[in-house]
Amino acid sequence: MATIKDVAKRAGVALSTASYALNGNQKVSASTIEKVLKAARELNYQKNGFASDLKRTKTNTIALILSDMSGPYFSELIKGVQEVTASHQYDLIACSSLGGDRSTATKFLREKRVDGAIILANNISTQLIEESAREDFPIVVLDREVQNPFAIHVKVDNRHGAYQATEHLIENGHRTIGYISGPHDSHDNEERFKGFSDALKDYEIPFQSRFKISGNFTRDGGYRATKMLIAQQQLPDALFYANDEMAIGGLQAFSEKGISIPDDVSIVGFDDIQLSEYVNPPLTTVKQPKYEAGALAVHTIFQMLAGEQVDQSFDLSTEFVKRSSVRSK
Amino acid sequence: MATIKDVAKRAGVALSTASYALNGNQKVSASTIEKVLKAARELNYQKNGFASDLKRTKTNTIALILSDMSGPYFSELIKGVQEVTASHQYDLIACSSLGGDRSTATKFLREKRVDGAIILANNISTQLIEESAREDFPIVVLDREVQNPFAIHVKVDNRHGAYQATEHLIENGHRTIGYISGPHDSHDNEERFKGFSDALKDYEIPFQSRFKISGNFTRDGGYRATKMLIAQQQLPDALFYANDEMAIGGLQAFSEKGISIPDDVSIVGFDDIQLSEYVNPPLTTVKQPKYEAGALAVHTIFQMLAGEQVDQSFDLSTEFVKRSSVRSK
DNA sequence: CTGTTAGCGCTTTCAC
DNA sequence: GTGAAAGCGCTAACAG
Repeated sequence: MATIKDVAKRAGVALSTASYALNGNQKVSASTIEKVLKAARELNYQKNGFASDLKRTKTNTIALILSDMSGPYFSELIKGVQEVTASHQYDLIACSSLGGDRSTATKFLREKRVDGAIILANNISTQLIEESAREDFPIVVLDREVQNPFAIHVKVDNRHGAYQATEHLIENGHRTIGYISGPHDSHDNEERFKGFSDALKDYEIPFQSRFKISGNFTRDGGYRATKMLIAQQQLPDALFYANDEMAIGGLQAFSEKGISIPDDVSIVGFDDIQLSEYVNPPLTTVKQPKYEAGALAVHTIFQMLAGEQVDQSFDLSTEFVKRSSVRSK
Repeated sequence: MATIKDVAKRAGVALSTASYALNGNQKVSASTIEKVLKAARELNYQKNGFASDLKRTKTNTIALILSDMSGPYFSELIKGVQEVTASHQYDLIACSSLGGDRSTATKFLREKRVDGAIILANNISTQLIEESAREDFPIVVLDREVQNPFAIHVKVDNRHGAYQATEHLIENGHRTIGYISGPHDSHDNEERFKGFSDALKDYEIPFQSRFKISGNFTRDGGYRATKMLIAQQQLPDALFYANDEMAIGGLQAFSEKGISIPDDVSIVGFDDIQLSEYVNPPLTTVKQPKYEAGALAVHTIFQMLAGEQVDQSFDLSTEFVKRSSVRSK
């Protein structure tokens, strides 16, 4: 593999000259540049990015760490992150934290391979994040709070969103309401459950714990949880699914058993993923400002990189989206 | 920022000893390892990944380059890639080629930052790929053929898939059939159009070029192309959308104008993205083996990395998925 | 403009 | 086991 040294030799110039030429430094004459470029082409030279990063100590790259890159939920978030990153002439790489604290993602957290990171991955431990964030390595976390001045928190108001959705259910006459939950280690899930519980409490509606089933935030989990509920023979009036994916899984389970939504059971979801608008019936849900969250996260990273003071935490609000999966009073 | 040197000093050992201890080399006594680890913890040491990669000349990482990370189409592909990569203990990073040959992606292609790459991005030039692939940097390209022995091609049979879908339209009595195309530089689009044309030819049906409109593979593009067609006042019997996203955009355009699918116009798509099953009416389309393509691509990369001989090209077949967007005869 | 040179932080011989 | 020392390939300060 050809190095810059080989290029310099072939072009008959000094090492530094070759480096300057290759990097477009003005000190070099056009003819020299041409010579160097030609030599590089002939040798099929490819620069070793690590070596130059090592020298520069800056990578111009930020990492986006997601618990599952292939989830539909992340699309819009990525878009927000991507656009702002590009507009700052930075590079973006995404990686999955599949495998938790033993995943690829940790390589980016533990070893200084990027200038900053945005994390939305419940399977990365808070401890790891706290250990990693530092002045020259700012982190924005999207799903929890972290005790480290260089780990900023951009959160959406899960609690209020869940409260609104639950209230909507109550106002439409539903009294026994179940909750299909996400993973127990998910802070988002916890907050949503709190909002849900708050609403129930405020309206003095008792919550029956047998109507709380875990669905793990996946479509399949929602499907299975719903099946289980159906098997219990005694369905609640309404179901709050902690995310849309699970609600869509639930929709399928109901449809297979001939149970009609919303005539027999009303359901609401959370997130407002793209599909939700298209399922039958269209899903009433709580919209998260995913694009905005992504954009704000990167923006914050850049501010911190520039040494500016930023708030420790940002709050984004949700929006209730009424469609047709809740029976009107 | 603490370096390994600082750690060694604090632990009172030599630089190399610290390195060995940190990397779990057996030469070091347990007590020494403990000492070093303690010092590292105290200094909040984080290793510089670049420096070690530079030394090792291997990154254990492969890159997945996509024209748009946020597209729904890529989800399953990513899943396939991800799982196989992880099973080989390799890391995976994804990056977008938004910006074409000037994007982040090129950094990974031009500078040796990863051990191999998988590309599905029509906006990356064939030339760049040809220049980049080499023995120690294998590339798998998913959407075109490339003249370089180290750039392998995993392709799905777009042509045959499109042929089948078109045939289905013809067999159900449709005679004037339009084609909503993807970007002109997309090889996939080209192949699909060929399959489409082949079918028309075989059944001796003329193709009217005014019924070929570009929709750029995006939902919005499909929407606009369809609007344009509607404005022309003279709709064809059926429309072949070169991908599902555009077809879904088209569905919306038709619905806004009160044109019924499939009663007034029949449509077929291509890809079989998740949404296609849920739209109204469910979209008849051609399913691509996305997961398999991703898995095969990584698998091939690993074979090449291991120095094994591999075929220059692999073919995966498509599957026709009949749903309800085509009027039966 | 060009060439010499000193590292960036780490791994890894090789001698002790 | 341990420590000194030689670079990996590149950039950039410095002196011509």
